[in-house]
Amino acid sequence: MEENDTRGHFIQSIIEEDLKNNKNDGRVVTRFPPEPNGYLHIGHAKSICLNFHMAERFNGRCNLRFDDSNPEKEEQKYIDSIISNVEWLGFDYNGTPLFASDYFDRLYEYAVRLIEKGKAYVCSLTGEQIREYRGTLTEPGKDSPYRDRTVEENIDLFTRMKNGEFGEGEHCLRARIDMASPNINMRDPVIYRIKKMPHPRTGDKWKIYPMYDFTHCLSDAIEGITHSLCTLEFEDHRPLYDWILEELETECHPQQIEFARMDINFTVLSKRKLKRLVDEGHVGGWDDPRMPTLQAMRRRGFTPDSIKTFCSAIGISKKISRIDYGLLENCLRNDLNEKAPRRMGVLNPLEVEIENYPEGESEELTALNHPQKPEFGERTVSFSRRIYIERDDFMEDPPKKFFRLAPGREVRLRFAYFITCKSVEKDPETGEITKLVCTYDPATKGGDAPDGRKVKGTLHWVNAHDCMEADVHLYDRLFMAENPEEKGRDFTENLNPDSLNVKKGCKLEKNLETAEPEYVYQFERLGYFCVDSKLSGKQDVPVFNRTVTLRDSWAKIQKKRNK
RNA sequence: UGGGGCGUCGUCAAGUGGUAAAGACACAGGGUUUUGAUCCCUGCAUUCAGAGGUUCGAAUCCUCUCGCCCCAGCCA
Repeated sequence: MEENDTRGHFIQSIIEEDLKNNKNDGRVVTRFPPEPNGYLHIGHAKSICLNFHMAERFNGRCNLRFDDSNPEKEEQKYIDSIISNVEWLGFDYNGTPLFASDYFDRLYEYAVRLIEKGKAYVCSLTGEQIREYRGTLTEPGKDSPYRDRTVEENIDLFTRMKNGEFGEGEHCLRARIDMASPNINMRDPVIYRIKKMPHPRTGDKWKIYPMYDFTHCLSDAIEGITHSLCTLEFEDHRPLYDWILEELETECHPQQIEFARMDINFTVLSKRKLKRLVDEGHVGGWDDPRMPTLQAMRRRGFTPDSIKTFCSAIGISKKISRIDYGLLENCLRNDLNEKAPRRMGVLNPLEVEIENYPEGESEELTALNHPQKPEFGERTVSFSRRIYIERDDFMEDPPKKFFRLAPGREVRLRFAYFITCKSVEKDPETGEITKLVCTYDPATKGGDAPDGRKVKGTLHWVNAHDCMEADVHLYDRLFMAENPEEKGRDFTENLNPDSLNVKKGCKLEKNLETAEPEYVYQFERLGYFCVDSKLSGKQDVPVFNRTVTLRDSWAKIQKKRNK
């Protein structure tokens, strides 16, 4: 990991070069600037990790600053959620979150200064006219008839805009740059608009609000940001970013650097599409464990470390990328394999009666909490005449490479005994297997045979007399197509109908009764699971989420055979 | 057809003129194993979108071509 880190990416190289040249007196200050108009997803995590890691690596700092200049879309609940996500990931944003709205007074002063310099004017064209005057991608725009208003007139109008004397859309403040610029962002962009709407933080103090291009660069400058990292679509805005700071001669002039945002296959990562999934009821909400939002991933059992590792594994570049969902899973499994204590649970129970085990008796067996880590300690699991095993672990007529239980075969019950299947009981109506009758070898207690005989398979199991009932939610990828929007189809047409599979009547070892929400266990041979934090205590039986499966080479073999 | 970007293995991604083009994931094979998990080996780009050129030497420099992405909100 560390070695991977030292290799670095182009942004890191730029910062290192700046440091070498003592560009900002050796300071590195970055920021993560979300607009509180939605919930954060894994795509945002890439930006969060980048900004915080660069600050961390170079002994700088990283601010969490809300870009809250459009009260029409922003809400307190998003602010709260974003703060909690960043904290969950474990990043330190200097104690307190910052807000662009805290700078509204200074931003206003800057706007006035721009007017005084003759570099901004109040335009009274309608929205539609502004669009017409802007020209097109291939044709230059033309000057607004209001472009040459006097400074006095502009100041008067702008003041009255601020005082709420005009209606929305009647006037706006524009930077006076170049209507013929090949870069449309430079064609006298609007920098202030009238919006008679209360703001979540400034209430009804303001009737005018600054636009992104004006707010962002100045907020960066005010905070002394050295490297302003953003996504590729803002590349065209950089000349405007620089123009504003130059005209206003700010003490600090951060360097904007753009990188590519990511996509992940089999899912979608845009607020708009995610919102549709919620609004149209395809998922249970923004925190549905199938969603790629941070709150959903947390609920599902993802660890902050797995997300951070993922973000550094995908790298930073300017190439549009579609990352394998498998990579995310790999990072998750790697982390969970280290951290998750082992338990046993049976999802599709099949009863096994051990006919030579004394009726009415039971015993406690010792089980390791982690096969490679003795420091995880041990626990006891109880064993008796009746147990449950996984239905998939038995086949009446097994194929060649099936190592599990079958008539006449002997297997090991993990941490318990060798058992041999003697007979199979079936429902006479349906033919469904209802019970297996087996014998056990008392000499194999703990799982080793004193005579040295080997068995090929080891099965997980639970004591039928002493286990807990639970519902388990199994998740699969949300979409069936790598690119949910492929072939020009609406992405909702590619939804995976089996992305949620609710298993009722699962049997788990009793030790799981004390499991805390979001604390992930490995159910041996099955995968990683945690108690659902939202449903916890709201149903008669606990609900476990399957965070991710284990790698399953048996499933792979089967898949191949079926092809 | 204007402007701004991007093109290195199936997917990400190092590489910034000098002998053999990192690494990760995926994939394939083998070993260990009381999880068909983990772990450990091995293999996996004579080639860097394509074509020319400069050079003793190019993925790296030059020219042209092709492909893909972004921009015409009083959104961010």
